[in-house]
Amino acid sequence: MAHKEIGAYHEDDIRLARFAKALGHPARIAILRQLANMNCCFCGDIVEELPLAQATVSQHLKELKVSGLIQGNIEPPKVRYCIDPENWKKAKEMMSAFFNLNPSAL
Amino acid sequence: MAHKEIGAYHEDDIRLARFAKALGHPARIAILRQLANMNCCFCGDIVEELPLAQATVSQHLKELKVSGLIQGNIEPPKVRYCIDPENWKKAKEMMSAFFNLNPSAL
DNA sequence: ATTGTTCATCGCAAATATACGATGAATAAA
DNA sequence: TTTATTCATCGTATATTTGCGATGAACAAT
Repeated sequence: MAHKEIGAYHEDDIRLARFAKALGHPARIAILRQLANMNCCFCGDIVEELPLAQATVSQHLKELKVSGLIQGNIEPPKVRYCIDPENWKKAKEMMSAFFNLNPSAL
Repeated sequence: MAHKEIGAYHEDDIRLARFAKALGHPARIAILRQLANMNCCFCGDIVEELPLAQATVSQHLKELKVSGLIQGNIEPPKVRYCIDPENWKKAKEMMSAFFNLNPSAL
């Protein structure tokens, strides 16, 4: 029963987990894939691609924004969404570093 | 009413989302980091490293097993956990391919 | 047989996530 | 002004996740 420091996760583990969590739903993967392929697109374009109501898509977009992986620019009356290059790069690097910590066998 | 058609998503998006979701908690990141560093270790070793009760750690281990990222071998009275090299490699490749779909800017 | 160790599972509570319809805000066009 | 379009947010329902104590299963050592 040893000593557990409460709240004792490493900052990098928390950051990586946040990025991973944002990727943890197929709808959000699909959204990011679309944004990456098309560079940028409007919210409505995304709604058309997914089997979800507009409100639900908007919610997934919000989560992706909070995670930092995307950004949204208002171009009335639409909103243009793009991948956030800086955080995308950061997530990519952290994820890559994590998977390269390696089970000797690879 | 939560799930709509799961078939509406692409199989690869579902698989990647499942891996990502498994990584979506700092405790599970920490567990995987420890397993990767030490190659293999006992459940008890992991419990000592985390600020969580044994039951909770066991639950996180179960999720990681279900995701396929780790495997557990019984060596009475202990259980030795290791990263599953095959699925680890698969997750690594899928994640890498995903992040290399690219926002032109990188 | 009894005891101790290690770990999984059960049962429960609280917190989060997922989804949708309805509504609101902002803007353009008539 | 009125109408239509686009998107966010609110309210609500349900599902899933997270966490812990208690208990159980399997085994080793006495």
